[in-house]
Amino acid sequence: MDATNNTYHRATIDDVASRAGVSIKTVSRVVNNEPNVRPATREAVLQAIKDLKYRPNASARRLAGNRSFLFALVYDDPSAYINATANYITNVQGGALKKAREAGYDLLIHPCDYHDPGVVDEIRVLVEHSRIDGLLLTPPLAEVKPIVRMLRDTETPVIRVSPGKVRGYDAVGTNDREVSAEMTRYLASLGHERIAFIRGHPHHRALAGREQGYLDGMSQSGLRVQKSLVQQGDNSFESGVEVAKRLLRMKNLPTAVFAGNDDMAAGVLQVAGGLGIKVPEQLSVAGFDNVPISRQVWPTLTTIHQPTFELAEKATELLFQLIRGEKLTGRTQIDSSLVIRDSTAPPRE
Amino acid sequence: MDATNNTYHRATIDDVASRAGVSIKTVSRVVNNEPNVRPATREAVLQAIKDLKYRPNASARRLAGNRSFLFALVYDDPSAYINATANYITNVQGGALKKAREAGYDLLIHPCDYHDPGVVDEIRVLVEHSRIDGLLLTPPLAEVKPIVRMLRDTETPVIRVSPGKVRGYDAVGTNDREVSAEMTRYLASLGHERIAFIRGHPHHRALAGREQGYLDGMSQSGLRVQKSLVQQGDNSFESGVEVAKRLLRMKNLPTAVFAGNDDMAAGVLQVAGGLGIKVPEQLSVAGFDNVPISRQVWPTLTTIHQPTFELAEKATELLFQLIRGEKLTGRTQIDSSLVIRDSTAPPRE
DNA sequence: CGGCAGCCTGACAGCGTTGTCAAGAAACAC
DNA sequence: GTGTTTCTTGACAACGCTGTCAGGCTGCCG
Repeated sequence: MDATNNTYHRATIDDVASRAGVSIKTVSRVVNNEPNVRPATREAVLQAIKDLKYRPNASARRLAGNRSFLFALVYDDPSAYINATANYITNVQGGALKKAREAGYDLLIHPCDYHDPGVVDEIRVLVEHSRIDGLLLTPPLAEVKPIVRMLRDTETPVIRVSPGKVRGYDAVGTNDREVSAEMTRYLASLGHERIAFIRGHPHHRALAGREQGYLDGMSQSGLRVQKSLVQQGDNSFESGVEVAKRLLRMKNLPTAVFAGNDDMAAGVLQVAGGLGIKVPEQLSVAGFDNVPISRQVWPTLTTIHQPTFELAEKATELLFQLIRGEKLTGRTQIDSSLVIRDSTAPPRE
Repeated sequence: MDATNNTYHRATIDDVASRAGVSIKTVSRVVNNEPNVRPATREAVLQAIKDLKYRPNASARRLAGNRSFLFALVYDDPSAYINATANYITNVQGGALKKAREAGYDLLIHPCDYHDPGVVDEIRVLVEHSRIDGLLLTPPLAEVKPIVRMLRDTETPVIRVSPGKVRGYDAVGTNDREVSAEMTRYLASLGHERIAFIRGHPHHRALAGREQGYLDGMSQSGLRVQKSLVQQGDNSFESGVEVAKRLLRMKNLPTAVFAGNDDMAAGVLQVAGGLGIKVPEQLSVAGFDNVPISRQVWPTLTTIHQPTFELAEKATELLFQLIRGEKLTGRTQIDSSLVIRDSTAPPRE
């Protein structure tokens, strides 16, 4: 229990009332924009609210009033009946939500922009204000040092859904490195020797593991890695396009491209299409993630399936253990597996 | 305020206590799995809980205890900095969440399976148990009669994010019909005469409007609709594949296909690729929605952009009006627009 | 059989807010 | 100036639960 017990004291309506020299009811009136408050009084209360950074406690409001300050977004989730149709975050939400409901918990979703330097404060406010029992952090946020450090200071239970290790933090991850090696060996076993790799965004640790796996797989297959065949992308489709343009105009073309994720692989497919390079006859392409797009491009993409929903379920279970104050068994791993489709074949010769 | 005031009375801990003949504290112990309760007592309490369908009030627990029964899922939302990267529901969440935060509200997300007959009760429990001020309903749930009827009975403020009209219900929608007509006229203006249309799932009213728009556009362009060129899909990529296989094996091929959504259009692209039919030289393909996949296939897809995020923002604003008891100005419309890319061109002859 | 420790149980005081109601102050009517 | 309405304000009781603490009951030991 005491893990959530940080020293931060949040101002209550009483604090505001005594500072403004009025009763709590008057503060309540101001906060709720009710009529019949003298402008001068209102002003004083607003100033006190500002000074104390007061924000009303949602639970108390819900309990006392007949408003809940809560509304629902109800939507059909096709992943319930169509296999792997949703994207990463929808799956993670689904897994977390399922476990949360089982445990009588509610889930607060909090999308944010990890480029924004204000994101640390944003999350601090979330933790301190919403009285959260714990949180789940996904990549790339799970690798942003200042965020992780701030959460350590506030002693918030955190599970990082990420393969990157941070001292003192628990995480669930996938066997990205091992399965990437497997994919690389698979390509080599088809007869490919000039196998290119497209790196992901350096902030995404998962993708670093994928690169390591590529290197492992190459050496396990007795192949030499050519520096020019390992190129930097940033996870986006567009970066896949950029890299592919460079790769597919080299004198000595690669016969296979293994991209750090499906989006970049789709970019390669698009460039190949534009240049009239036939996939898989002239070029094999493999991705990673098994997102819906991998089945919807032509040819369909050989990739690696990430059990994202299960990953989130596991992460949520661990978070509950942490909240209950139980010891965790260290890092937990969920295994991914190859999905062979039409974009890979033996090289033509 | 009284719109949320339905007659349903939720059992409290006091009800359970008096039914089980114990004090509320003992009920609390049982609910929280605390030790030192005699098995017989525990049993009796559990029975009372079951009988009364008691579920603890989350707000009260949060207020009284030091647990919040709440955890956050914090994730990076690329739609904050990458244009149109997320899918429909992620965008809707983003728009709703933005407005919710501004108004001091929390958002409960509730994915469900609209095929499930239990979904009506599921949503009823949500409304009654979570003391929700209102809700946002997205397609296809927004068109499920029993759900809409149940919500009317419980007098819950509802905004339907859907073009389909239901008497007595407010909705925001898009100009699906008009913009579909525009797309059809665009294809006709390129010189196409045999323009096929792939219908969406009949439960999705938006897609019905799209079909109407197609019919409008054909007649506005002075073209006759051939029944065999209008085929039924179900919104999925796979159904696009199925329909395309039928369409592209006809003796008298269409020169253009307008699909009710991008997923189905991507299916057409895949089949065309497999059959060696060149897009757009031999076949023009157009979709609807401007989902990420439309930019990531080859050739890139001509489609219609849906401002989903803004749609959700608007819907949320309307919901707040409804919650405050204000009159709504009727149906609100957000306009979509054509996005011309590489998959459409004049027919070759 | 007395004493003591441990197990059960319940009374009661919060938690931070809003709703109700009453009272005092101000404004207005005559 | 008096009576009446309208504003403005605050005291206080909920809301439904958990934490604290005290007390009764049980069983065990000497």
